[in-house]
Amino acid sequence: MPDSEYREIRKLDLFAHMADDNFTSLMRGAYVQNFPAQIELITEGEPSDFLHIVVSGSVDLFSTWNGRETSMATVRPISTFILAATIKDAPYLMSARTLEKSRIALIPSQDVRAIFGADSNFARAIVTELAQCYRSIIKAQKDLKLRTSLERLANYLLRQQRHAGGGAAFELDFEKRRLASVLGMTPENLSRAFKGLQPYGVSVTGTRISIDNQADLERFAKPNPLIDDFST
Amino acid sequence: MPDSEYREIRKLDLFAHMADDNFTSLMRGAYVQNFPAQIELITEGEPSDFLHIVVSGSVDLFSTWNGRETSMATVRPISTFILAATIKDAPYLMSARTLEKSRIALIPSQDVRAIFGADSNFARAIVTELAQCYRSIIKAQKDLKLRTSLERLANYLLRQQRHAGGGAAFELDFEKRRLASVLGMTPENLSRAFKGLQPYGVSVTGTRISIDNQADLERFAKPNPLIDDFST
DNA sequence: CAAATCAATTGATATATGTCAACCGGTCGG
DNA sequence: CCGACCGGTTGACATATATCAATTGATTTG
Repeated sequence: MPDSEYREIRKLDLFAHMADDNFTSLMRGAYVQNFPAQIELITEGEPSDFLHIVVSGSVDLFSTWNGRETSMATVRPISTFILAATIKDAPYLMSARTLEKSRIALIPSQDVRAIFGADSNFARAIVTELAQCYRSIIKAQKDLKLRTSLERLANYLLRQQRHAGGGAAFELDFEKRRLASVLGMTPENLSRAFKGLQPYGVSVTGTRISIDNQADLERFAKPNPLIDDFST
Repeated sequence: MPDSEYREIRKLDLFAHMADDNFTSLMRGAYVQNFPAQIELITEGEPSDFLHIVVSGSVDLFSTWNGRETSMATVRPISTFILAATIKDAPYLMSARTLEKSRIALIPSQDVRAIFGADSNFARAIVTELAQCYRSIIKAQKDLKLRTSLERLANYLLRQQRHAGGGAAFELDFEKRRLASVLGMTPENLSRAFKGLQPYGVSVTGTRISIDNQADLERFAKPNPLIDDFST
């Protein structure tokens, strides 16, 4: 693993405060690999042998049932995924596939569990990370149960806008078909939902979104920090 | 706090393996209180001052947005709730109300955070508990995104049947209006959904459910451990 | 006991969302 | 350059789900 990557990973909240020895020991068992786009990295139901870290590229977490499929989340650099399965030594609940050419670090789960017991700073970081993940999905659940698809899209756009710096125009950061799946709707419906937001000053050209009337859109979307603010 | 309760709480996974001193110290700052039914214990958005433990009775976790409300989960004895908010020292994402006369233990959040740093067994237990909570809600999210309301009801009945011992007849453990909210539908729709399951051998009398054709119902519901098995 | 509630149900209807088929407009490879 | 392909869009339609109003049945309360 190049030194620059090593240092990047070290800087992650999860690893930043652990003892040098322990981090080195974790990394010794780890390996890094490049994957092309659309490769299924893990499959739900399999045992969780590795904690994964997206070093570059991006990864889609999705689930299937009875022939249907839904996107649960997108993981971008640099962050980990399937921490909970690793900790519990339980089967993955979601599958993961690369969205683009990606570089992934793999740390054997048993090493993570071992060092967890030996390094209290690492343990604390894991707890914080897990609590964060838990709260994120509670928010997603509220979004899904309390809002219509049009409201979900409106709030998604406002979040994305903020994430992109707050300007009136910004880019969607992924394919519309995946956005539809993340928002819990069909691609056709997403198309109509974009039209449904035109009266509130939203215009779309390809992946470029422009919010022409911020106040109107916010009045409609009614964003709420307890659903839409990912930092808390 | 009566000695019997003290010992019950001590037996919780979260506290079972921590040092005596630390447990005693946690309990010293705690207090226990009886609440009547329908009392709002916490309100979403408020700071998380206490970790709550349901000693007896039951508690509904719910959320609201824009005049709508949805049930997220039901907490039954003996278990804790809002662990994640306590750990992160962040605002509650859900409100909680008693469903019936209930006895609740309250442990100051700052004590939990302090002892977390001092007791690695406690830290480990918290991680396990959080990972469990996380995985539970991932399953709920999959249930909601991948299944129709009829399928959710069918699988709920199968889970409840198993929970009740596996016999063909069993009782719903809460009001139908709350069940509807938990399953993400309206009470009217739940009523119709029960009728919709009659062809698969489900009969309902009040809160009593009878599954007359187990194989038929399972063929329709297609239960999946990665969604319906709460133990993993 | 009778009146008043309230959860549950039912029917009629409206709205939201999904499905299917067709089409459009790029991109890519021969 | 052309044609195949693919993501996105559109329209017509089907289905799922919510809403509203009315009724039932059980429970509570004066």
